[in-house]
Order: sequence, then C-alpha cells, then structure tokens
Amino acid sequence: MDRFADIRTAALELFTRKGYEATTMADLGAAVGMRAPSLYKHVDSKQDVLARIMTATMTELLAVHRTAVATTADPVERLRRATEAHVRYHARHRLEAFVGNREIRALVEPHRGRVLALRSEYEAAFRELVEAGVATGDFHVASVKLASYAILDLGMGVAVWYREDGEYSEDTLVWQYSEFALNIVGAATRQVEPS
Amino acid sequence: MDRFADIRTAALELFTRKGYEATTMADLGAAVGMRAPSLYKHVDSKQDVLARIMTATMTELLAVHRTAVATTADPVERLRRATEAHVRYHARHRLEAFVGNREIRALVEPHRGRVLALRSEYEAAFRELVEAGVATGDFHVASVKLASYAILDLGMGVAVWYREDGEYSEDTLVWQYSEFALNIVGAATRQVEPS
DNA sequence: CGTCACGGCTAATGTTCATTAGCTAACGTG
DNA sequence: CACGTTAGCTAATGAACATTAGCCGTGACG
Repeated sequence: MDRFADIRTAALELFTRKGYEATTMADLGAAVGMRAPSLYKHVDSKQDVLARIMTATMTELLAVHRTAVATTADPVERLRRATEAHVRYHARHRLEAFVGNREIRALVEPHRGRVLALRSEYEAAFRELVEAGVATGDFHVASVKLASYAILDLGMGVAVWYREDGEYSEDTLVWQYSEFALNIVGAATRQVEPS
Repeated sequence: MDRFADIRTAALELFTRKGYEATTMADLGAAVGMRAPSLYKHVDSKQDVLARIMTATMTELLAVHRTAVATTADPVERLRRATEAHVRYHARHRLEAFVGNREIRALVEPHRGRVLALRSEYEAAFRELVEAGVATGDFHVASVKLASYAILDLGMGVAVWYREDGEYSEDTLVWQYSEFALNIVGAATRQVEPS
C-alpha cells in the first residue's frame, strides 16, 4: 500500500494539532509506526511533506470552485454554489484546509510563492463573483473586497471548529453558511425561523 | 524605560510573522538590540512572553466586549456594538489578536487552560447576544451557534489581512462588518448602494 | 536458489536552541 | 568615593532535531 498516503494523513493530524514547527520527524514516524529516519524512504524532507499537502490542497480548492461555478451564469446562484463548495471543502477536508491556511509561514520558497499565487487566484475569483452580482444589481455592498473577504473568512472559520461527528451535518452547515454569504452581499433569498 | 514593553512589541511582530516556534530568543533579542541571554534580565522565558501576551489580549477583548454591551438592552444594538468592538479590536490590535488566535497550540498549561476558558466565555457571550435577539424576534437564524461562530470568525479574518495603512479606515471596516453581522442574523437595517 | 531492491533499523553527524554561569561597565545612592 | 544593583556581554551546557550513513531481513522474480 502507499505508505506516503499514511504519512500524509498522519502529518495532517500532527500539523493541525501541534503545528509544523512543533511536529518532529520522530512524531510523524511514530504516528505511522516507524522511526524517523525510515520516513526518508518515502519523503524527501519534512518541508516536502508540507509542500505537497499545501499545493495539493490549494489546487483542489481551486478546482472545486471552478466546477461549482461552471454551469450557471446567474450571479446569485454562482455565489451560492461557490460558497457551498468553499464551505463544504473546508468542512470535509478540514485538516487540509486548516494546515493550508495556517502553515504558509512555514513554507519555504519556491513553494510559498506558488501557494500564495494560487490563493490570490482563489480570492480574486470570489471578488469577481461579488462584483458580477453588484453589476447586475443583485448584490448591494459598500465594498466588494470587504464582502468577499468576509465570505472567505467564514470558510476558514469552519475549518477551525468543525467536527465531522459534531452537532451539524455537512449539509446543514453548507446550507446555512451559503445563506450567510448571500446575506452579507445583501441578496437574501429567504428568512429562516429559529430552530 | 520599560524594556519589557519593547520586547513584547517585538515579540508580537515576530510571533505574527514567523510564529512562536520559529522565533528564536536570538531573533527577539536582535529586534530589541540585545543578545539572547540578556533577554532573561527582563522575562522569565520565551513561554512567559507568549503567556503574558495571550492572557492580556483575551482579558482585554473580554473587557471591551463588556463595555460595548453595557449601556443598552436592545438586542440589535447590543449585537451591533459587540461586533463593532470585536472588529475594532481585531483591527486596532491585529498582532495581538492574530497571535492570540494562532498560538494557543504553543501555550503550555496552566496558561493554555486559562486562555481557552476566557475564549469560551467570549464565545458564549456572543451566543447569548444572538439568542436574545432570536427570543425577541429581532433576529432570524436557523442556528444560534452557527450564526455566532460566523460573526466571530469575521473578526479573526480581519486580524489576518487588515493593515492600518491599507485601503480601509478602521471606521469603514467596523461599520461594514457590523452590517455583515446584522445581515447574518437576518436583522438587516438598511441596504447600501455599491461604491 | 540466488540476487537485488525495498523498507525498515541503529548509530552518527552537525546544527540550532533555550537557558544558565559568571564577568563587567555604568550608574545612582550613601 | 566606595558599593551594590542593573543590564548588558561571552562562553558553556545540555537537549532536541533533521538528516545521512550504513547495516540487514524479506520477498519478488529470474
């Protein structure tokens, strides 16, 4: 079986719980049942593990975003789907998203630059989504940039506190947060009674 | 002059930029113009620096929150003021807020427990604010917890990207984000034309 | 049945740190 | 003008860590 997949999974958990710097190769080895030096049969370096996780994550996130907005032109629906994809990814892949957001500092060039570029691209995509809705008069915001940042930040938050076995199903969460996003841009479609 | 204040300031910048683990006592010393060992004339340990920063920050945040909601009983106004205080604090003390949010992992007991308790208290306060508005019918949310998390997350986001010399004044930001918060709980008071 | 690559191990290396020891210059106080 | 205290320094200490070297059992394949 692919030992690298195990290492990657263990690294996700450790990087999330202790952080990249505080995670030792011995920790990582122990988590997959081997000694630190043996890890080097599967990865180039600790930095390599982080870099692979982070680039894959950002690429994936960008991909789900593109898929989400691919099949409709309506600004409201585009933003809804993009937010759904955003929140769903941050819930379903919360460790990846968590590490991806928090450990950019630990990433070294050239990986750092690449990941930051992907992230800018992702942010720009949301900004354009909001802009489009403003242009059609569907959205009403004082600042496109602030509104899109706010929506993006919601996803990051989810990655921090969401638990698969927690109080909320992924769908409940996704649906609720999309509503929040539409509320933020002033495109509320319906009001919900308290539960 | 109080050398500790300088050290604290330098530590804030370094912990934000590189992270606690990646910051060395030599870095910190260099930032205030002394060698690493000399720092120990002013602080007990590296952990001590972090602990002092984090407890002070959480205590302060709780204090501004209490002041913000102290003088009105109207749920809408209470949430608005709490959000304003929240966002304003995260903008004005962005380094403190950033470190306070991100370095809990690096904090060791008993500080960690204390800071987490303060944070729970803060979160609970927001939850109660939303709950009160739902009770009076001013707010309309499917889940009090999700809505209050979403609002709290907005502040965290601000601490990440806000720059004092950036595009937005503190007031613009605070005002906009409070609007977002009220939108999130379905208590929108006005719509704003695009800028 | 030999052999070779794979994937593990222990031991060693060299570095980086936080922190401690112990020295000293400056300075305020009597 | 002694003198102790403050706040800096260099040197030392001891631990932790990423990574490399080199060894060995196992199992696939000829």
